[in-house]
Amino acid sequence: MADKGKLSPEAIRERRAHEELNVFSRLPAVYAASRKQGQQFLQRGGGISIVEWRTLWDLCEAGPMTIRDLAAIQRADHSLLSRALPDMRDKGFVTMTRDEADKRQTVVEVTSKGRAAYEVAAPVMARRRAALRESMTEDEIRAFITLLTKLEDFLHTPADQLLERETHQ
Amino acid sequence: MADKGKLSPEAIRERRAHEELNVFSRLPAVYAASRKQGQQFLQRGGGISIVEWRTLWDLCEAGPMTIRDLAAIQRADHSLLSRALPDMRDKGFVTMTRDEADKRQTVVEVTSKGRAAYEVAAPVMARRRAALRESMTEDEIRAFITLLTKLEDFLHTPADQLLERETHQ
DNA sequence: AAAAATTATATGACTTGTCACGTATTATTT
DNA sequence: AAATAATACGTGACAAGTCATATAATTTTT
Repeated sequence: MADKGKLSPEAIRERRAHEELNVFSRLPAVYAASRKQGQQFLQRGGGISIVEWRTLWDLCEAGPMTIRDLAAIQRADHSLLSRALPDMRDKGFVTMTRDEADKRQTVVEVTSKGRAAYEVAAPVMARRRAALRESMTEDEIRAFITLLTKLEDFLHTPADQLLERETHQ
Repeated sequence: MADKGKLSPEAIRERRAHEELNVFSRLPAVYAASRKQGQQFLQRGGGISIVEWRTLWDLCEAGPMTIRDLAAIQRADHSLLSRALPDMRDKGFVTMTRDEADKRQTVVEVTSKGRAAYEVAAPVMARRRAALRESMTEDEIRAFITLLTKLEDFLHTPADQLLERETHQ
């Protein structure tokens, strides 16, 4: 333990090295770096936001869908889409239509303007994915996805279940 | 392409499966799940926030340090710490003292109250890390960290550099 | 037919991240 | 000694995530 009131560069360096190996400590920065780089790419591909990009991509690839569908594909809370879509409609990128058969649902569809915005961003973002494949092999990416899925499953385990497990051991 | 205005469950399913293999698409949800689970654990370990937990852990393990030090260990922007620390001081968890030798710097130190809060949360969070090791082997975690570091390096590459590289190919 | 339960979306509020900028201080250069 | 550059931190503003709640609509149960 460092002396009271005294900085210890050695202890700080050790702490840093220790946290390098802590998955939970590493995720926030990796996610933030991904977001930042994604935003940089999109700035050069029409200036749309990451949520706008994801949504236009989903709609152009898979056709009209509900807010729930978008949330499921994007693995996000529906409120994120609920909030983003009216602005996208105001920008002329999408239409939002109440489903006649089930008035609880809103069907979101891309417009020609939205498709145009997608076409500007798509090659830039494709370049990003290609660049990742130049940096990491297909096997590495596949291994990473496998481990990421395993981690995600673990992270979806409620804290109580994990804490209770120890109690019973 | 789906018929205009028509939902296509098949296309949506395919889209979902496709994005399962996209690293950039997967990260936000994994990070959000990690944060959520971390908050759940902390709720059962004294009720402190994730940033508070990280900071108390850093200070208890490595002793007093500057805001820059904390930011470096946590791989976060200094403003995140700059914002969190006054509240932690107000809660009595830390002291913030201007460095006599360099008045630009603030030295942050844990108090006995902060250490007590750390002692409540620490075993709960240790349990979380142990639970991860029950879920993933040491080799898997090590492999994941290695790939995460590789990905992080890639993500720190500016977009211009990656876009320019293609231009010159 | 009516009541209860479930589902879909919108919105309030919050957390956690960042970038940009300003101020104060120290270090370096002239 | 003075000017310039660099560094540390505080703050404004914003993006992207979530949880909780309310309202409306549909489905299920009684």
